[in-house]
Amino acid sequence: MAAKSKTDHRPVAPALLRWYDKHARVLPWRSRPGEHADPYAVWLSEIMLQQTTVATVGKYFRDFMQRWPTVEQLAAAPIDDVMKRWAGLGYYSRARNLHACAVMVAHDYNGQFPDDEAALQKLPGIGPYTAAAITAIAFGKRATVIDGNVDRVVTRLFAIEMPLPLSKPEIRAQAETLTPDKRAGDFAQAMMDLGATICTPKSPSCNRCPLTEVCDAYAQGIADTLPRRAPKKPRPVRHGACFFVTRPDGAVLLRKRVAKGLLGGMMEVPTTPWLDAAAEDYSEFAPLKAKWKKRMGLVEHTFTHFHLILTVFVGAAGAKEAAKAGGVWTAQDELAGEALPSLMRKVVALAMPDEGPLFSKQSKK
DNA sequence: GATTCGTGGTT
DNA sequence: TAACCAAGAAT
Repeated sequence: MAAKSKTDHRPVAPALLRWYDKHARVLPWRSRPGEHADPYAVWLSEIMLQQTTVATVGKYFRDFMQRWPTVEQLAAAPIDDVMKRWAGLGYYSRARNLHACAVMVAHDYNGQFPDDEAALQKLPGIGPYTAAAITAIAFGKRATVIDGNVDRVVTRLFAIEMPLPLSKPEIRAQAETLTPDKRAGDFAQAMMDLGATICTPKSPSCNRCPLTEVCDAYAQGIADTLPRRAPKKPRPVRHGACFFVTRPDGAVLLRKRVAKGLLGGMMEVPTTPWLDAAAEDYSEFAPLKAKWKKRMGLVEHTFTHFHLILTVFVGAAGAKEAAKAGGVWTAQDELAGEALPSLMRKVVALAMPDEGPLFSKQSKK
């Protein structure tokens, strides 16, 4: 049979909204029925939720909302404070864009987020998904919100067999036909809830799904095989070393990474370049002269596109030598509050194995 | 259009 | 346990 045409209107939204009214998840950033949505809270949560799970975002969202309850207060905060509070969430350019966006909204928009997709998308860190989500959820205007959940749900509803990301235009075209004029925000959140709890990637719970009557993939018995994806490239392994050095007063030497690129703007235990093979001798990269002792074991960390294996050296520097080193000497009891990404918390945990759960819980090895 | 950006939970 | 992948954006 022929594929459904783009004008095919299935009664998806009514059935899904009925399901949502009954089963909507209670989430920290989700306003209760009847309550006015706070565009600032919607925006903040959507930025945090980019490629990040609901469970992980929860405590970060509450911390940010308590510390900076309004966009003006966030805009007035030092960027380094924002980076510290973002540490561990990943994709650190989001934190820089978050602050830049807050400044623009506070200064150029009088503290009020614009309420249309085009204007929102001009702001740093706001792309097609986030602009649509804010438009629909915060302002109640019609917008088609497409995230990974929607990709999956729509692919199955219409049994789209073309693999992602080639099927993106088709998914968008079909999703546009589903978006209702009213309650577009609830509809978007319902699609995402459905994808997160029922229409899951591996073993979808079609027996509990409110949309089986209008789902092509279900009718064909292929829901669990969709969406197809282009094969992924292998993840290369890179190697390097870190130098954990203390001063006579116990302070530890940290450095700030350059603002752009991997872990941009975050702090680090001074590290060598990360190369394809482990080096015999890393001493040329040491931040200062010291008697370096290699820690037993390795720090391993998987990034999106490569796996990293780090050797950790520990050393003690004299006051005179320490004064010549570039970087920031940081008291040990302040390390946990620094803008250290998870990789560097693993390094600290290996270097200071007796320093308790603040860091040791970050490392499973 | 393809890459580059983190991290942790799930299967 | 290794693979998968999550409320994507920027370049």
